[in-house]
Amino acid sequence: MTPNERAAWLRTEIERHNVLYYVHDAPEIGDSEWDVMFHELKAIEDEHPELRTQDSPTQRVGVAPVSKFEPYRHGVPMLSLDNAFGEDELRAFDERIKRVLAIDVEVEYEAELKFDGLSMSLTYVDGVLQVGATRGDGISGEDVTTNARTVRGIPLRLQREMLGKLEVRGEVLMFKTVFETLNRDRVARSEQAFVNPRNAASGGMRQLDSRLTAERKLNFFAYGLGFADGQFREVHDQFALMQTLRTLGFPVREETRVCVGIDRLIEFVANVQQSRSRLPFGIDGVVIKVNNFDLQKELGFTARGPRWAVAYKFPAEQAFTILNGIENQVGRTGVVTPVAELEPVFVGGVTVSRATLHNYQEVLRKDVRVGDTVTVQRAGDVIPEVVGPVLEKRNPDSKVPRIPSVCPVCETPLIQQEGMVALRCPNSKGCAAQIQCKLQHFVGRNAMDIEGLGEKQIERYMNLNPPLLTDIPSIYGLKDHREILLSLERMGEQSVTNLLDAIEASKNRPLDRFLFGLGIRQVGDRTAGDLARTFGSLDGFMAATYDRLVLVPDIGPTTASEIEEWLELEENKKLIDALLKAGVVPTEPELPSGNLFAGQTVVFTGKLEKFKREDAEALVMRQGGKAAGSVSKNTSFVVAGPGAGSKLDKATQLGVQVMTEAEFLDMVPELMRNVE
DNA sequence: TTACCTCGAGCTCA
DNA sequence: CTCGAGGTAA
Repeated sequence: MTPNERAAWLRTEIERHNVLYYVHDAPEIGDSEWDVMFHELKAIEDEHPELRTQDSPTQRVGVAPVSKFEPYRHGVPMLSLDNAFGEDELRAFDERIKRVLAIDVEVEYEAELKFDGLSMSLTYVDGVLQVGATRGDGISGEDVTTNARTVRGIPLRLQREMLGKLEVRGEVLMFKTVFETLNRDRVARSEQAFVNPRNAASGGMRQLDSRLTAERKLNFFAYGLGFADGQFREVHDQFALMQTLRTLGFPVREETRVCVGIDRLIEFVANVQQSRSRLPFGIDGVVIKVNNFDLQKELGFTARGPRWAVAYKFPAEQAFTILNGIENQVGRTGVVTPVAELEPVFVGGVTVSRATLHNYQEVLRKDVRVGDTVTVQRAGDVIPEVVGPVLEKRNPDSKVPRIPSVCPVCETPLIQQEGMVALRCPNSKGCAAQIQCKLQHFVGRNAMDIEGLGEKQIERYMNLNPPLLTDIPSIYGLKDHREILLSLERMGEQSVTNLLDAIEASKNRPLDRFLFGLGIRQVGDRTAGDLARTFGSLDGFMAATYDRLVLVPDIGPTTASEIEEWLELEENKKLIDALLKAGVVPTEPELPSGNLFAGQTVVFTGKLEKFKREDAEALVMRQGGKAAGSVSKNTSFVVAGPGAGSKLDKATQLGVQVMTEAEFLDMVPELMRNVE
């Protein structure tokens, strides 16, 4: 046997034993025998580095660090599921399914554990793990392949021949026992312990050095399919898919069940909930999917996610703590928000010390008083909530919180608009809190993106005597105060230069970012983009009238009048003048250079050969068209490349014209294809 | 909202 | 070594 053959044999054999261990929980050999094989393989690879492969088990201990993670665009978006709390919402889900399918028989559901970890997309090409990526915003995540290779249970090579591309999805998580040992070790080395297994797992996947990821001993369970090159034609339901994934070498939990009808489903959910603490890892609910793929297809998707699945979340964990006080926070628009200051309490895996009380109507409705023992919970999402007071523990002398009559920061009398619950500080120009929020928004990442001007620095510069920052234009005056900046703590030559450079660089941000940065009410980054495209220039925008504004697609009467109001205010005109005087010249958006696609909405799906998708979309927009993300009846046509998935199905279903990339290119004269 | 990782740069002490 | 900022995840 040549070293090459021997190495290949060892690799297959080691992976087979890994699968027996991690997938089937039925090892055939002991740890020491496994070690012997592993070390022999390692020795061969060390001696003949050219024999080392990416799917070799030796890669599981990690490789040299990468410098950063590359963005990874998902071929099929990783959507999120709707949540359901309690039996009622589960029944409502079932009703909706039956209604949409127009059937009266019991639906077959597949129910699986909802792991408390982080989701991963694993792409295999010809059976070998090619890419492991995080979910990100669902459209694109990060390529963490080297880290993924160290996760036990993620097969580096599939157990069966499988030609073509395959994307499997699942969850990376840390077992409770691993978490405890890891923390014991960390404490022994006087390192900071992790707060919960989820964070330890999530942090592990964020390591640039995959050897450190390997030390976290992470696990993986598969739960679904992103994309398959047609390899799964024989598989017609989710449960069968899970079994097939298992035969391919993916760990799949045994708890997965098929439940016929909502009553069986609710029984199962209750069982899982009851026994969840006995599981070796954390879960936060049960994922329920309509089992049959044909029915799934029929149900389709909403804008948010699949209509055929729901995430049942366990009731939020609750804890008792003391309400130490109520802070009144003043936001960018002057709205005063009461925030509960809580005695820190560990609930739902984190320490909660603050929670919004939204408004005083809520405070009164809940009848919480300072000094009360209150119930706090962290519901399915991430926002902690004060549920209410524990009345038995109330001090009889406690007083109902007083609704502030003046701004806690600038002491201007607060106003309450007709029909609104919110209290507002009307001193938009002089209130330090509002100014600080406006500054933060203006320099923020989606606006002018001035690096080095964070919350702390803004606060610091505003509180100097005399203040360096007083309003938005004063940002551009910082360069005249180099000495003062240098005299501040932790501001050396380099920091000051970097800050001033970043401020200079922000002067030519695109118009849409600039408009967003102004913080006009109702104008988020989307609307700012619409405005920039419609009016083309700052002057154009400043001259906009209500009548013109309501004509902008996606801008309604409310937004239009907010913008009109903003434009009419003298102080805002002065603000723009001051910024222009300071040298701010927003870059005007590229106007459509043609009208080839005027009025058309184009959707790209699948992989494009000659174009990057963004470039193709930019081309459509330059030619006066709109590039949309999803197919609807308003779509003019769909350009489908290889690997097109649900969007293609949707297009066929709606009878929308579909063309190939080549056909699309034929529509575009050579000259117009150039991408600047 | 909280927790984690990474980076650049300033600060501190040898 | 420590801090602040920036990014990401749920």
